[in-house]
Amino acid sequence: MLTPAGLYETLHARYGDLEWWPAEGPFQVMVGAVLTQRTSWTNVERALGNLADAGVVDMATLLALPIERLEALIRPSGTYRQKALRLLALFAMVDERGNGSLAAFLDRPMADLRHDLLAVKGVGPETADSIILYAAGKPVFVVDAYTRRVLGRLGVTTGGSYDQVARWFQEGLPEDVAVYNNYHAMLVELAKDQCRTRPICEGCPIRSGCPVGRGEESP
DNA sequence: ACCCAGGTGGCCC
DNA sequence: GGGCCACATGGG
Repeated sequence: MLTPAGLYETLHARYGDLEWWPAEGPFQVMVGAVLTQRTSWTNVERALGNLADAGVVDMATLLALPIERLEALIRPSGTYRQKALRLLALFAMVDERGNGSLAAFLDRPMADLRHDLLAVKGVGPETADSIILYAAGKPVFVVDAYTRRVLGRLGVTTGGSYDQVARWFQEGLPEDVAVYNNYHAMLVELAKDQCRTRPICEGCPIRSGCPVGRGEESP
């Protein structure tokens, strides 16, 4: 029976400590969390680069931008009109709740943070939890497409809701930011390594006899 | 010329 | 509560 802690140990033996989110600082993490919705990270990087080149490196500067300008800068990340609205809505809320300070907003209890983030149109559970873990540094398990892909192929949580998958991890692990951070990073590496191009069980460190490899594709 | 990518909200039943 | 759809660019 595969447990969250057991899977962690197996992955850690292969990948070690990764400490991962490819962005600099809370502001960029939050922008990236919105821009990466249904979008490859390479396209997000172009958009983040445009913003940095234009000097949009903090909340006040972003909020002062005309929406057309913001749209143009983030265009490479796709669905850019939606995302421009989502960024403005997100940071308007943060500005208000944090009295103009991003750090003050993030430095609050996790439950309050999550409640406020989920109230923003365009911020769902994954975006909220990415912000809580990688920008605020508070312990929540982030469930994304990579996580689902890997777990589905391991036959663990096929078809589970976001909260069900998150609970499966959190109930079997210490409530630790470094563990959640590294776990997510390792799942991404594993998914990139193997799941996309071939069955996870071919040379897979997790377990032998993966049903996917025998043609019993998981739903 | 397709198909996909670190989602989310709206609409329908 | 689940099943579909729009959103839109860039890369295989």
